[in-house]
Amino acid sequence: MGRSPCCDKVGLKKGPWTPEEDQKLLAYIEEHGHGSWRALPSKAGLQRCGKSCRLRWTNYLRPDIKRGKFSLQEEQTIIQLHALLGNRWSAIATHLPKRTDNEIKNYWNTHLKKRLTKMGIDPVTHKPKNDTLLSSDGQSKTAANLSHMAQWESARLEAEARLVRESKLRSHLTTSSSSNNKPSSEVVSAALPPTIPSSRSSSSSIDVLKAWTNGGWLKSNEGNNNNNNGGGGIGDLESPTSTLSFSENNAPPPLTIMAGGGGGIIEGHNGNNVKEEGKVYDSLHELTMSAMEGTSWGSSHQHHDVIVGDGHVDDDDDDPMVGEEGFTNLLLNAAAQSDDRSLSEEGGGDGASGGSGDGDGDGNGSDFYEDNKNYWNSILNLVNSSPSDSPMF
DNA sequence: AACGCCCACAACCGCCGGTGG
DNA sequence: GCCACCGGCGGTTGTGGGCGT
Repeated sequence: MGRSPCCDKVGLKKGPWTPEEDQKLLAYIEEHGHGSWRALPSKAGLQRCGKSCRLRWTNYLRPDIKRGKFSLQEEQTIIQLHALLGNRWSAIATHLPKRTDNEIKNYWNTHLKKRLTKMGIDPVTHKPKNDTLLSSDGQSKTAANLSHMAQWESARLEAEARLVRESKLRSHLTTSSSSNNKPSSEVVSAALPPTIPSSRSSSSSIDVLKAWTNGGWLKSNEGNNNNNNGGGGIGDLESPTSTLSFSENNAPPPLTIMAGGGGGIIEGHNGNNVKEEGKVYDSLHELTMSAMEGTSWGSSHQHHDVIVGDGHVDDDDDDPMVGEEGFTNLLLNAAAQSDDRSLSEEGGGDGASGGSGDGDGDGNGSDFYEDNKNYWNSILNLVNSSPSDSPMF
């Protein structure tokens, strides 16, 4: 638990950096690299703690930082990723390569969060605020559950994506040694440092998530809301990521994620609470790898076997992944209307409530599934298309 | 002009995980 | 295994500028 005492030292300067200090720091790092941050200040002649230097560098002085206003596209990225990842700013920042996590965090807190709130959207759940009042049919709860699960799992995806990218940068991957014949969890673990496969080889994980977004698991759990007590009777949602080899052996998912207040509880099918995040996360490795290769699902000609709700394998060569008007996009449309950059004033949030679709509680499940599907399609496409060489930027 | 309020952003703080001795 | 160090992360605070009264 040893906390770094570096900033406790008396005589160290705090507060805003002066141009002179910036210059010193820049000059030093350009010449020597930062090396040990702790040792840097004295070497660079700065009366700052190393931590302060590091923050100044990473958040401000680094040459590959884009400053200034966020574009609408960047806003969209942030909102979508925030819906997925929550306040994992560093993970979000990996999809906005020239923005720092601090900048994104500030922008969220000062702009986007308020905008969503104004529109009647809960900036935490990304759902209309009154949605919870209309959730007697359980659909909204299920959606929240789904969202929660996805946030949880995608967090790992993000982390791994970043690792992959970093290792990619570090070691100009020239080898082609990697094969993906290993079991899923081993594949990426082993492959992370040395190489990235140049071609997709693990479509099964994509299939899994795809099936998920197509409503398979969601539908299969419809009307299954009475068997859990935790969190208020929310139905089970089986984790797609726990079923990586599902399409291979057609076995039912081994794990179930139940909605909880703050995080998912993984429950084994034998009823034991397992609570092993790693087990679920392992199966995301392949997904990460696939996503990192920038493949567009909608245009993929890969043969995808999709597990549909009743458990059979569905050939999905027609790739029904269409439409980008997910919930977040609707949000963004509403946001664009209310944005001060737009011509009109605040739209009153009608776009948002309209975007929820399922909010009126008419029991029309298909709208609900469509919204969810499109929403996640949109996010997944984003994840797919936003490695460092993404055309987005 | 002076004051107060609000906002945006830079910077700090505290905690955590990883790592090496 | 323990401990100290280091770097990273997310939350919070401080500060300066803009704006309204």
